[in-house]
Amino acid sequence: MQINYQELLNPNQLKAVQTLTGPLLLLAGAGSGKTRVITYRIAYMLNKYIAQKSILAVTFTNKAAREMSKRIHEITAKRVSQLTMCTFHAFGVKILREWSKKMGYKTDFTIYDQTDKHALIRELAVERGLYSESLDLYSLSDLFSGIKHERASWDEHNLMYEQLYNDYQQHLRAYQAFDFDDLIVLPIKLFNDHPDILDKYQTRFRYVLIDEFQDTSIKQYELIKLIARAHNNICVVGDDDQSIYSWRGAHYENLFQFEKDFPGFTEIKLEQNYRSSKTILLAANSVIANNQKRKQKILWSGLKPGEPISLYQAADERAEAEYIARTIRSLAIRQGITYDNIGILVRTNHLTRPLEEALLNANIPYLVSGGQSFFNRKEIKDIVSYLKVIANPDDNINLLRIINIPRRGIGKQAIISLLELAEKESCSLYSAMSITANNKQAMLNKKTTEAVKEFVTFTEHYREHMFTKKKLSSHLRSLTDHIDYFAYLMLQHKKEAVARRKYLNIESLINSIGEYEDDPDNLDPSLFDYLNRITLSSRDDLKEDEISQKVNLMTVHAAKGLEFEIVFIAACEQNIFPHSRSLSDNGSADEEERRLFYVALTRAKNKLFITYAASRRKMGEIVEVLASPFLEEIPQEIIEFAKEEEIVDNEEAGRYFDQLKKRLS
DNA sequence: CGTCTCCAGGTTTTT
DNA sequence: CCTGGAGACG
Repeated sequence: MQINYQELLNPNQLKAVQTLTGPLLLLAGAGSGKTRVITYRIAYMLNKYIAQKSILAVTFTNKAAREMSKRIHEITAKRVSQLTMCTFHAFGVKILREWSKKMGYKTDFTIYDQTDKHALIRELAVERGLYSESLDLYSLSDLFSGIKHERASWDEHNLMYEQLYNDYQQHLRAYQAFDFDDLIVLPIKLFNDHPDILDKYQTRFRYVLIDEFQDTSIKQYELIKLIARAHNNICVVGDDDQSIYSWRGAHYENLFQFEKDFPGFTEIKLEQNYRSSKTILLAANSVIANNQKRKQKILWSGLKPGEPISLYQAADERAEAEYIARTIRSLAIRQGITYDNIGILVRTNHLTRPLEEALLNANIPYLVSGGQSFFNRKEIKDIVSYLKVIANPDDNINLLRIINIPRRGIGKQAIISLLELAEKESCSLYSAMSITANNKQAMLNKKTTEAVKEFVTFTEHYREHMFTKKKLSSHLRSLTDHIDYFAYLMLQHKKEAVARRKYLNIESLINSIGEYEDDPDNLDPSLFDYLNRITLSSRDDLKEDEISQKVNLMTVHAAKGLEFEIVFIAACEQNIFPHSRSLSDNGSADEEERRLFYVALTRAKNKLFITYAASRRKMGEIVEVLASPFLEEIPQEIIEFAKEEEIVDNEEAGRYFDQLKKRLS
C-alpha cells in the first residue's frame, strides 16, 4: 500500500519516522501524535523491506501493544504476526520460556502476581516467627523488589529481613515461580551469563523501540540496552512530564542517561499538540509549570480556544456521580456526542463505584477498564489457582490457596502434617499429598486421607486432560462443576444475587480461555501460556475489541495514552488528588501527583469537566472534604462554575430517540 | 479436627 | 464493602 508520509506527518514527525538507524531520542509531548509516529515509523520500516522479525517494540501496557499492532496492520494491510510488540514483562516471559532451563528452571514456570507474592512472604514470615500486626507486607514486598532491582540495599533498618528475603528467593525457585521483577532481572542475568544467547537476540532484533520511556525502570532499560548495543538502532520515545510510575521503579532520568549512553544520538522534539483545545492546553501547561524537575518544552496547540473548563461541586459522591450521569445524558441528546467519546477519570479504583451505580441507573452503557480488579477478585483467583496448580503442582502458594476451598475436609492440622511430611521428604506439598494418597500407612486419619486422595486424583485427572491442549474451556467448566464452586459461593454469601454475580465472573473467565484457544493468532495455545498471559494482563484485556458505544470509566493511570472528546475528572479533592498516601512517602511525590493530574487534563480534546464533592463516604464514615489544591493552579479565567444544566426531561429524550430511530430506519 | 459465624480493619496507582 | 482471622460449636 502506498503511504504518503509527507502528507500525513509534520516535518518533525516525518524526520522521526524516517530516522531508522542510530540512536534516536524522541521527546513527544502529550497529544503530539506520538502513537502516530511510532506506528508510521514501523510501517515505514516494513515498506523498506525490513523484516518484521528483526523489529522489537516494547510498550508499557498490553493494550498499547495491541492497539499499535492493529494500527500498523490497518496502515500497511500486512499481517504483523512476526513483529515483536509487547510489554517488558511479556518480553521477559518470551525469553525465559525459551531459556529458563539454562538457569535451572523448568520451561513451565508460574508467574506470581502481587497477591501470590504477599501470600508467600506472609507464609514465610509466619514460619520465621516474624509475622505480626505491624509487619507491613506492602513495604516488605517493595523492599524485595528494590533489592532485586538493585535500587535498594540492606542497611540497619531492613537487615532483619535479609533472611526472609533469602527464604523468599529460595522458595520461589522451589515452586518454579517467578515474580514480576524476575521477568526483567533474570533475562539480564541470562544474557550476562550466556553471551551466545545474547548474541542471538542482538542478531535478530536489529531495530528496537521503547515506548513510554519515561516509565521504564533502570533494569528494563538495561535489558533493552544489552540487545541494542550491538547495532545502536534504538529509538526511545517519552515525555518526562508524563512519568507516573516511579512507585514501581520507573526512572525518568533514563531520558538523561540515554544521552550519556548513546552519544551522537539524534534528538527530535514533538511540541505541537493536535489533541486539545487551547484552553485545555493552557490549563495543563499552567499546572505542570509548577514542577521544578523537568525538561523544558513548550507544548502549543493550533486548535481553537474551545470551551472553558467546567467545575462542579456536589454535595456528596452520589450527587457527584448523578451530576456526571445527567450531564452525559444531556451531551448525548443535545449535542449528539456518542458515549465512546466520553471518558471519566478517577484517581483510585474504588472511586469508580458510585459512578458505576449512577451510570447504571441512568441507563448509560459504560466500560470500566484498567485495574487488575478482575483477576484480583477472590472467585477468579480461586479458579485461576486451580489452573495454576494443575499446570505446576510445585506451586505451593496456589495449592495452599485452594487446598480446602471449597471445603473438602483438609483442615489446618492436616495441612500442617502434610507440610511437615514435605519438609521431611524435601519435596513439594503436592508430592507430600501424593505420597499420603498412595501410602497405606496412616499418617492422617482415615477421613482426611480419603479427602487428600480424592484431591490428588482430581488434580491428576485435569492435569492429563488440560495438557492435551484441547478444549481447555470445557475442561475448566467441568472443573468448576466438579468442585461445585457455585454451591460454595452460595454458602459464602447470604444473598443469592451476590453468588450469581460472582459465578458470572467465572463464566467470563471460562469464555476468555475459550476465546484464547480459538483465536487463530495464538500459534501455540497452552495452559501455561494462557496463565502467564492473564497474570500479566489487566481486566480489559479479556474483552478484546469490544466495539461499542460506551462511556469509558477508568483510573488516570489506565488512561495514559488515550484521548476523549470529553473528559470528566471526578473526585478532585484533597487527599485524593494528590493522594494522601503518596505524599507521606517522599518529597518528590508531589511532583509525580502533579504529573498525574497533567496526564488527566491532557486526555481531553474539546471539553473538560472537573467535579468534586463536599463530603464523601470513607470506609463507611462520612467525611467533609476540600477541593484539590491542583485546581488553584489552573488560571481562573478559563474556569466556569457549572450551573446545573436544565434537565433533559423524558419528553425531550423521547423526541431524540424517535429521531434516532427514524434516521436508522 | 474441621466448619461456621461474627467482627475488625483496610486498598494509590499496575506489569 | 469485602476479606481474613479469631473464636465458638459440632
